[in-house]
Amino acid sequence: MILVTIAQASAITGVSAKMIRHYESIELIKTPLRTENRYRHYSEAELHELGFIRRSRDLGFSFEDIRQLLSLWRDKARSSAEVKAIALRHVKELDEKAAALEAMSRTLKRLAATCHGDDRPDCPILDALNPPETAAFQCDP
Amino acid sequence: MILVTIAQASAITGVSAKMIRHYESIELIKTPLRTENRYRHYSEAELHELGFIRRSRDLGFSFEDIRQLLSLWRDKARSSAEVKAIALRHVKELDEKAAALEAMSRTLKRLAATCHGDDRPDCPILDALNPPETAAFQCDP
DNA sequence: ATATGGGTCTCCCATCATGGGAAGGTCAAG
DNA sequence: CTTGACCTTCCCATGATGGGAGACCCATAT
Repeated sequence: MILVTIAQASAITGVSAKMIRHYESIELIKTPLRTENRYRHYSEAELHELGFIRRSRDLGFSFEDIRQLLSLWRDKARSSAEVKAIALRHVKELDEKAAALEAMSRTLKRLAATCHGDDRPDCPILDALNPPETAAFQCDP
Repeated sequence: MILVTIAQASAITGVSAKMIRHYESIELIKTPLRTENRYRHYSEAELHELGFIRRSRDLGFSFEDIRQLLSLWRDKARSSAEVKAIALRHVKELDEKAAALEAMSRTLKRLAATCHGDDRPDCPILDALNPPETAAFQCDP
């Protein structure tokens, strides 16, 4: 059985030692072996779990998603449909977030395109941020 | 001078009362008039600032950006170039974030496309999350 | 007058993923 | 035996937002 310290595990998996301890505290991974000096030591299987988590994070999965993915991964009798469902749900979230960011970007690009960008103070960007809409509350007689 | 309570200001500007107080605490806006019972009361100008902040948030600007935008907005001698620079820098950030999300989405879509999504356990998504790369640490003699 | 319901105040805590840093224990090499 | 590089736990911070407690304040209905 190969056992490595937390710094080595970090170097191997690309997960910071800080985060490895954190994953343990939120019970995403089990507490590893501790030597009598309380140092953590990780087995190859645990390194694989850490690598799994890092790649899942790279794909933007939340810890809750990862918790489920890990559980499916460990379960040899899983159905691939469950994994796919999680993945596709996440794809939907990613697409929605990307679309929201792009909508903001488009709006701003459009505003910036009509802004002189010189020494003069008038600016369509500021105008857009301050439409007279707020005046709606003004008492109409 | 029209003065409204914090709940009314919230309804008018679309900023929650919680957030209005928060903006005050981080000195994004000045402390409004307080009546002797310590209730906050907002003038029309302050409502416009709150609306300005909300629209800036809608476009994804950070509080630090908004701090600068507000200051430029108040400054009648501003140059539109400064506003435009902030906007374009933000556009770049938005585009980068969107591209990152899309890259994740693309990867996941590709993986999901090759996953049966049935009762069988084998799943290319899980395989991708667990490549044997981690084995790099295994002692070679 | 008083009870009731609703608005407001401040203060603390939670989120999500991550990192910084302090204070102290452990170990190997010089 | 010192030095430096690890390791431990614990607390705090980020950014934007919300929840909730406990204590006021006020207007309207009884």
